[in-house]
Amino acid sequence: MTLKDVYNKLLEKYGYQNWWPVHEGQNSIAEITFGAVLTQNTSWKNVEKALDNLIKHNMLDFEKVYYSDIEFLKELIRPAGFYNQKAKTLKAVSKLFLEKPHKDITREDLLSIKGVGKETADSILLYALNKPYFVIDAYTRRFLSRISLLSDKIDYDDYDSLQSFITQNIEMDLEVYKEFHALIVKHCKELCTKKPKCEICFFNCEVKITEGLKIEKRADS
DNA sequence: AGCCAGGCCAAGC
DNA sequence: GCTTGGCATGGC
Repeated sequence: MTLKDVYNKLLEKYGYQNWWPVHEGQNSIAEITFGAVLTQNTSWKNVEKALDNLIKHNMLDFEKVYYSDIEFLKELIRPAGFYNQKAKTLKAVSKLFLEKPHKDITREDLLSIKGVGKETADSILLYALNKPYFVIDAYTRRFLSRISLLSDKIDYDDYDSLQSFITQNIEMDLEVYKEFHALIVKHCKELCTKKPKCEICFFNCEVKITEGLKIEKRADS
């Protein structure tokens, strides 16, 4: 089974996820960028509340956020948690987007911002700026390590090596990158959960559940 | 009633 | 270098 087979199977089972943009008629680049920051270690439901607050106050906008009163900004994004640090990060990201033409914004530019790590940077690059960076997150690590599709030599905790391994084993295609990541998230919420539902999963992978909780590698294959 | 969510950073070994 | 704690809210 190739990575592309996995992608096709997920797509067949779950269909297109169409993550972004969420809100029609809004500044989708700002929405995606802010959403990527706000969702750090936070459920999307809470992010939605924060985004709704921003929309309500016409703040889905780099300039508005950059020049906003930070205490007010904190109040708006409060439901998304970690609001003290995220408010600063949103301002810093907005500054970058105001100062530099979007097409010239690089991964290094984003990573130099405090509060923006690799996953957030790659999410912004891929979904907001349409640049082919494959997003790695906790779900991707979990799913890919469980199906044991990649080389044994891969360190699933090393972001860069996992990312480059993936991009070397699937075609470079914006839509595939976007949809694949979204499908992995979907699958990890539905079946490949922390305590996986292998009995009803359509992948025959290397993981089985023993005694309800512990996960072990299968002896065979 | 904990535990967890689409991480990241800085301090402490 | 690697590990750990802090950051915060809301849903299940």
